[in-house]
Amino acid sequence: MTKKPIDSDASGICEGLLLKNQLCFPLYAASKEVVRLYKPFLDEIGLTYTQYIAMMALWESRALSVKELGERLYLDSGTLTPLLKKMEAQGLVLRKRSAADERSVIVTLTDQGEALKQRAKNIPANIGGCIPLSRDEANTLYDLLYRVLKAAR
Amino acid sequence: MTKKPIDSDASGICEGLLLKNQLCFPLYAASKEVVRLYKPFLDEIGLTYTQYIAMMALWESRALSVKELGERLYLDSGTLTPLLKKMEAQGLVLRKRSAADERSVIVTLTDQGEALKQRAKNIPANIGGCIPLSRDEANTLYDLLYRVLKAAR
DNA sequence: GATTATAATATTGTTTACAATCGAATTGAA
DNA sequence: TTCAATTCGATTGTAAACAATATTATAATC
Repeated sequence: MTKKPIDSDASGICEGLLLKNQLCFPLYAASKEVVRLYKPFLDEIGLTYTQYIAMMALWESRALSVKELGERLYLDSGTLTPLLKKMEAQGLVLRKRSAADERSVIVTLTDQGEALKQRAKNIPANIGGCIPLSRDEANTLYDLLYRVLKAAR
Repeated sequence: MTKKPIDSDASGICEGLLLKNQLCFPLYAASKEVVRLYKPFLDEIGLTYTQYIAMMALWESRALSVKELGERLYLDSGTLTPLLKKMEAQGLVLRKRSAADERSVIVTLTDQGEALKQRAKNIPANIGGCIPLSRDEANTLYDLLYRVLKAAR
């Protein structure tokens, strides 16, 4: 008997390569679509999605270095530096070299940045209303996503 | 009694705005990290992640219009047109105006594009090995992601 | 058939995102 | 201490991603 591997010819169906069999694809697509859901709400307060998650980190911890922000948001300085410069130009944050370590830049909220929190307060609930998952399902999804995230890191 | 809404002051903690309470954030971060997992494998065959999912759609359906491709991948012409032009320059696909309807552009695989499937064949299994979820968990995640995706659309 | 509306791509402009590299500051080791 | 290694951020270059608009082709309406 000749060895005949499955899918050995280039034109054959290969189950593993069907889009509908990928876990990565709904992850990628759902991420983009959910970010799009935020857009009308974020437009109202003048933030992009990436700026919004940066603001959330800062609302929680008034001062963070670029490095700490990058660790929390899974973003590097190539993304954060121009992002934070724009936010500084908008008057939301201040960037200042640390006195203790001149290599690091400390990002802090301005009063205006702090105040924006009030206008953002209802966004999570508004988005939640667009996503038809029960609390249990949302928790399950949350846990599975964090497991994937930590494994992929 | 005076009405006293929770989190009414700008500096107070607002549970809803904590990064760790967002479902969108692990979705966004996990998506990026998983795409990053693909990079070493995709580098070997000269594709980006977006090109890879476009190729998967084409491996499955030899010819697709830009519109159909966009519907399957959740991408618009502003993303696809330059992407497909690059893939055409690489010799992976052909773009041709439809004879039946001159408005639409039909994308087809070249022999080289078809042949690339062989070299991509093991990527899904390799990635699967990096994601520590049981089959049941992966299925659960898959279903929840598709529900979010379809609701957000 | 002329006019209007709609549909499918393409283009433009803006914002992310990240790899790779650089420069300056700090740390470590000899 | 002095030189090497590391760290942090900024910069550069490339590739998405998408809104808004433009362009051309088809469909619909009169």
